[in-house]
Amino acid sequence: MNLIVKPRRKPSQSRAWMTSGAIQDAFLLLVVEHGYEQVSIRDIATLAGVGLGTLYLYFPGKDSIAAVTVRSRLRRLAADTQAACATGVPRTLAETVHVLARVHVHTLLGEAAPWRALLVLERRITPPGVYRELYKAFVQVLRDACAVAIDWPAELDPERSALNAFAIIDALVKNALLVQDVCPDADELLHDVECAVNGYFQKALERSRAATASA
Amino acid sequence: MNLIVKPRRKPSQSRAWMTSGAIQDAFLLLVVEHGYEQVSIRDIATLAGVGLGTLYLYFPGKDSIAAVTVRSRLRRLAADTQAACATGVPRTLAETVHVLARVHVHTLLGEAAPWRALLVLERRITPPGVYRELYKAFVQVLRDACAVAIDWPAELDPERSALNAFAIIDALVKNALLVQDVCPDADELLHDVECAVNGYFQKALERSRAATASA
Amino acid sequence: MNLIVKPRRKPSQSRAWMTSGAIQDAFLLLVVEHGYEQVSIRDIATLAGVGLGTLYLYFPGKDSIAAVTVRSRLRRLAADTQAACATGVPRTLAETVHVLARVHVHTLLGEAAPWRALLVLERRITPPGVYRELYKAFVQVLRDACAVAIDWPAELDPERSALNAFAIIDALVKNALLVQDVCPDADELLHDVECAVNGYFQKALERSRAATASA
Amino acid sequence: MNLIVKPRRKPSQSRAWMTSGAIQDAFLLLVVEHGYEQVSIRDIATLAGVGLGTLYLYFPGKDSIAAVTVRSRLRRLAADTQAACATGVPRTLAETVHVLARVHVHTLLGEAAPWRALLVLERRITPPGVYRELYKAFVQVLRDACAVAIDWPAELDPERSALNAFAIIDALVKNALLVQDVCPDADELLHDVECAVNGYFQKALERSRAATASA
DNA sequence: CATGAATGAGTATTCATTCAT
DNA sequence: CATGAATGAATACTCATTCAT
Repeated sequence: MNLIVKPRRKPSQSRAWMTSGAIQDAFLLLVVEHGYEQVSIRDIATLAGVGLGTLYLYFPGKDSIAAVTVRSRLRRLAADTQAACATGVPRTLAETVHVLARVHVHTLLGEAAPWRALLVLERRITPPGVYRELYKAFVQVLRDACAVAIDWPAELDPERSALNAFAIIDALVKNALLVQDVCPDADELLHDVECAVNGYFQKALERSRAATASA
Repeated sequence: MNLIVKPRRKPSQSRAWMTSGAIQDAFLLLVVEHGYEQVSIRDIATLAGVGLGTLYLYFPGKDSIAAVTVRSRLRRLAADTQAACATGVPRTLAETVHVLARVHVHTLLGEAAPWRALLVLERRITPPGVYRELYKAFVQVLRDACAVAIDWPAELDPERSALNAFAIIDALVKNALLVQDVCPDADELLHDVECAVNGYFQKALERSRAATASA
Repeated sequence: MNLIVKPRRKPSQSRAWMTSGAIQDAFLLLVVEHGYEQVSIRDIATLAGVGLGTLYLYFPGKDSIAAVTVRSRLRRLAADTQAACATGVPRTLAETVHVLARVHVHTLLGEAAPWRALLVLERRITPPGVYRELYKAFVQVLRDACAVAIDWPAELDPERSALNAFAIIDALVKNALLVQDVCPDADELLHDVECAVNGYFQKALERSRAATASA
Repeated sequence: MNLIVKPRRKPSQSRAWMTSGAIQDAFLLLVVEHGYEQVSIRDIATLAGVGLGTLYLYFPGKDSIAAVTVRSRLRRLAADTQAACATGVPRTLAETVHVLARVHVHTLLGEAAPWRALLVLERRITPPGVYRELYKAFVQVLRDACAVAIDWPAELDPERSALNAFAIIDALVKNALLVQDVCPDADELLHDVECAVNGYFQKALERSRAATASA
């Protein structure tokens, strides 16, 4: 028989948001500067301006800080992307792709250094399950945005197309930040992304029609 | 390489090769089973059947084992890809893309489980610099392969095109292994990859010509 | 702010007594269940139904709670023992020993489980100084009780005899609670205790007289 | 098979014994000086002259060091006691008690300071189960020693008598070390112990015979 | 009087690495 | 070449305590 039920002590709401944010910011800053392994819990607490014990009121451990930091920022990016597509104006598929790509490219290249750090961190700490979950959140946004395009070709499978389209966008942008020696101009990158996505849609459509015709 | 085998001096080298391989295999096995963090140098040495000190004769440290394991396998993939394109037969760009994509897709999906483990590990441990280096090795292969296509369009920048093309191939294949719930059929995936790459080349060419014309 | 001065002055004291008791009870309960090390100040405060800071109004720290809990209970036992001997009726030494032993044996074996817990706790937390102090309190009671026995032999040193007598009583009772697999019957134990104490007195007297005679 | 017997160095065993002993000695020394809580693993390792990690090759943790230190010393005392009784010469019960008591008293008072420290430590760290186990080991020794006395009275239960006799010896000796302000002379203490034990045996016998006669 | 959010000192423990054999 | 006993640097985390409310 256990007489003690230990409840998770929880900080108050308004303060919680601030403190948690400060901790995440401090964490990301330190990771950028020194790398994940070299960042100690003490460093984070110090830079965040909170006590060591306080940090543990908000996060159960170091891994959790990393996970929340990555997830919150990527989810926010997904939300921003969705918001950018949410205008009631009817759009063609090419226009939709343009908007989607532009948000992605400009957001990340607009603050290249922190995003590069976040992406490196994400590779480092995100377990496969979370990776999949985050990925799919983006795919949902793309699928919904493309599906309402006025010229969406019925021949294409929305789910599969969106998956591939996002993979392409994501790959090219990560390419720019993580692989290329000198980060390319945002508009050049945007151009390539649009080429790739629109080219994929067009070619997929051609092949689909060819297959149907031959059948 | 030297085709003349001199058996007298080789035992140490062949032993070295064997031991190093055994260590890498043990390492990969343990990582798949327990995760990178949980694998200790001792575990690796024990499973590889070598002494603790012996391990340090072959690798300077734990990180090195991980790095070599990942690098050697990815470099071998790059080499296989290069070899597949190395036949003297002239080819069109589309044929080249087909060969490249097919090697990549079939190699990885042919042994999906170990490759998935390797890719997860690679995300986990590869530092940015090594990532870039490995990526570029693949880009070189693509660039060289495409550049000799009989219909390579002079308007396209080989380097940039190859970079984007490999990003697309890589993204779609990783997608299949790491994101999708059920790993797609290799031929379906190959189809998508070809659509995306060929579509990208085509659209890039169109835009390039349009830009030139308008100028 | 309440500017009206409340005439009652006592609530604080009765409240103080209640709260302190609740804290001690909670502490003892938790120690019995989880062991001293596992009990945190938070647990005690929670189970006692008081705030964390409130606890510090009654006790300066964790050790103090343990010390007070043990001391108050052992002092009460000493007081009860003293009270049992305090009747004005003249008694022989054997009768006195009987009363003393009976109180000790029946009190502890009457509620064996909690007393066992208390004795285990006492071993665990009582520092040497406090142990000595508590021990001497009991010795005082014994000495005073024996000294007024109508047949107290002048040859025996009261202090030393009482010390040994209490050591014997205490040892046999603790034996019963802490060592023996099955707690013996109270009357059997009482019999042994009386044998030992009376036997000690008798033998000590014999030797004392023999020594005097030979001198 | 290697038939050549290599002179196997046994640094492991002889070294193990030395190192373990050094650690225990260091531990006991530090506990005497600063108290159990204040002794850190680091201090122990430093004073023992071994590395921090080395300590963990011999003991799984701090508690283990304490437990082994206490148990090994108390078991050695029990073994010494047993050895002292092991002479083939027939003895009376009183002679046996004398030998037993003398070993106990002289051993502990002979090195009062370290034994006091050990007993304080024992109270502090020994869990009830271990306490019982150690206690019973001593009782065994007493029972076996008394049972072969040439005048052992058949009326007494050997187990119960030995339990009480040891409780008395133990109590008076601990008394001397832990309670009394000035440690008494060994011979005086021995006198008291013999009085108490012999008195107990005599009185128990009297009562037993009285009970039999009345029945 | 009562509270509990915030604090940070203090420590056990792991494990990569070395070097004597 | 091979070994593994010995090492100690490095760090996450707990929990008693305080003090502003």
